Amino acid sequence: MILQVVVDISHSDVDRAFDYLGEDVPIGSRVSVEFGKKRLIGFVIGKKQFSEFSQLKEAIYLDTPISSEQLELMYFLRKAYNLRYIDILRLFVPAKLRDERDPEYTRIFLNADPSAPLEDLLEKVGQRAEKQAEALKYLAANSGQYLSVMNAKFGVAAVNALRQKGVVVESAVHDRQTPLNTLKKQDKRVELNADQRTAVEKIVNGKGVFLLHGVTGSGKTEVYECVIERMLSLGKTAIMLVPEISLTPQVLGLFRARFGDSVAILHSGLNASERYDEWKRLKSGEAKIAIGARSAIFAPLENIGAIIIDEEHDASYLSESNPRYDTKSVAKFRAHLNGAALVLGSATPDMESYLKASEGEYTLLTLPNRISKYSLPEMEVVDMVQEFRSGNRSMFSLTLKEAIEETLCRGEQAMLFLNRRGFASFIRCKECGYIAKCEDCDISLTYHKEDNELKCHYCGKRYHAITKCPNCGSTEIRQGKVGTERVVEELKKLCPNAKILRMDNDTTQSKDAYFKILSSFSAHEADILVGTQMIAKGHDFPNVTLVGILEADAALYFSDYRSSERTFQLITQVAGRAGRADKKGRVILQTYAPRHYVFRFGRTYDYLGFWKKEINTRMVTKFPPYTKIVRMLFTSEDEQDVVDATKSAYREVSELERKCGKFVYLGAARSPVTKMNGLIRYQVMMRVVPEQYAALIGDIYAIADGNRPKKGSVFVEVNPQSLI
DNA sequence: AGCACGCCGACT
DNA sequence: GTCGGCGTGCTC
Repeated sequence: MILQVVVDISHSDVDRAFDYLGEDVPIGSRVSVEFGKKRLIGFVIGKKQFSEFSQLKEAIYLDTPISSEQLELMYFLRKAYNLRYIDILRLFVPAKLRDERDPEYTRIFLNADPSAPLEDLLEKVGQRAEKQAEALKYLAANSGQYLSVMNAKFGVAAVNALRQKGVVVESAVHDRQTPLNTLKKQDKRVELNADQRTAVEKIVNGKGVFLLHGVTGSGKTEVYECVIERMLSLGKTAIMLVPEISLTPQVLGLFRARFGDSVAILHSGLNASERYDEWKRLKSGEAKIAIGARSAIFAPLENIGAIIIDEEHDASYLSESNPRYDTKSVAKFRAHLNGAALVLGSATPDMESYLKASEGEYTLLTLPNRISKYSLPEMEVVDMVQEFRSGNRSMFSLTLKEAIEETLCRGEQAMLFLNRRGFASFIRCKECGYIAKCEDCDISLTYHKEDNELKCHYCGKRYHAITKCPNCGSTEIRQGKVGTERVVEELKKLCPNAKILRMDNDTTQSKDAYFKILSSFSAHEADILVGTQMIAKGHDFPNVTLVGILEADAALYFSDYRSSERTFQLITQVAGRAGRADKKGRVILQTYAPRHYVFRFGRTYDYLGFWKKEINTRMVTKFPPYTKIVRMLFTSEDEQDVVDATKSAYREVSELERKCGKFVYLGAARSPVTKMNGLIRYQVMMRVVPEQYAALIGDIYAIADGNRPKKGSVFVEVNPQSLI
């Protein structure tokens, strides 16, 4: 039998099937093959009787980790996102299966040979080998130890010598690596309210896509749990996706408590063994629910009854690197293949999702009321222009200052949000206007006072801080917009006795820092938490009664069609942090544009009002969801190289436009960020109406692939999250 | 991705 | 004279 094998190399030159001789194994099997001079893992994606190649090598069968449904999914992803076979296949299997070694047996356990007395073994080791004798005695005394532990304790050389002398026995041990297995199933009963019950019934008895629109605290999670429970009782399985950032022990614990070992958890914090174990539990049918971030949509489940996407508007569902895909459309495809219900849940649905719900393509389910008797916190919008005019030049308005003091006096906690890290967003010479910029990127450097460094927020490169202008020598240096570091510094002056924590990319670099800061704040070891985007997502701090949003309009100044939507989502989300339990919350929102419709609707949590206004703007200005923005981005170290590729691609796209009818817009230019990581960036931008999109996207991908810069690369993005 | 084969600068 | 630079080309 000829097996058509995709090898485990992610490169367009080998993005096809190679013929190998082999047994008649199922499609989706994993094999070991010799490719060129190297031995590699490969995946069988097809079989045939004859090959046009005469000198075929042999493929050795390992196992069959990929289902036929996943192979269908592979072809869908390949077509929709122009992905390589192997990049898709890698999404389906845990990293352990990309290694030829047996994934089951990862740890070797050593023990002193029990068939001979210790004295004999020691004699065999010899008098001179002290370290070896010591190690051997340790093994005998402790009835064995893991090889890795022994290596660390006594050194690789000594341990290997023992193994060679045949005085130890080796066995392979496989530990169960299920994360959070300390969390046990509890009997938990929740009474659903009428809205929740209606939602559950409609989902369980219905078909297609459901948009579950519910304000913060309206009990969406209980609906999800109930739907999953009903699916399990029908003998089906379920996938639940959450934004990576909300994969906290609390959230996972909630599901563990309800479903016990039926839940498998897939997230980036797991190590290879844990990941493999969870994958295997799903594959074998032992676990029936997969919970995880976006890549969990590829979980090896069969007979899926429901796919749930929580916080469906979240940007993390759009993969913006290597295998670029949109989780929602993958979910739609998988739900369709399985005849499963797809539930999209959010307090602030994506513009497109709500449009589809309003047009009847999705079933709209609404949870209008909060479960607890306490309403959402009241939002106060403070006009910072007025504040400035009346003489307050600080970053805190009087209202916010007073509110912070009151909150701390009551022994309660506050959160301050500013979506800009560092101390100052740029530094500029007052004399000559010099601005410090990154060598490799087209961006001004941010000053970080804590490390006394200038950092590039694109590539992470660090520079010495400067006290005088390298251009003209002046010491008159002005600092740009304030960041979280600066907020903490000012706050310390304002409330000298308050304990302040900061959470942003800089303070969460180490492994557990993220959870440490959150749990420390949760335990009231600090009074105020200052942070970026990171603190906006669903963490429950019952003692937080004040939330301050320092520059609520910061995002509005970006010329991005999504900026209003983002701002609305953000303030809704941040506001949800205040007053979760029995304490009334307060939200103070500082802005220079208090009359902007985002704040008019935002302050009363009027999603529908906002949506109507915003969707109308999108329609008039011909932006998504009424069009699709397609961007071809060309990068290369050599400017001429990128320019040539961009020009040639632009010509071909123009030709395509001439044949297929005009796009809404077409243009080629330097990318807004002209350089990143030392690579020059040019782009071809198009806006395509949805009716044309399906017919055109294949050609667009082909044009991009055919015009790769000689020394660089190109990729296509559809409705990218950012246009830098 | 690797690895091989193939044509031009600074060294024993 | 050669050792080696990394530019194309191929892998069933």
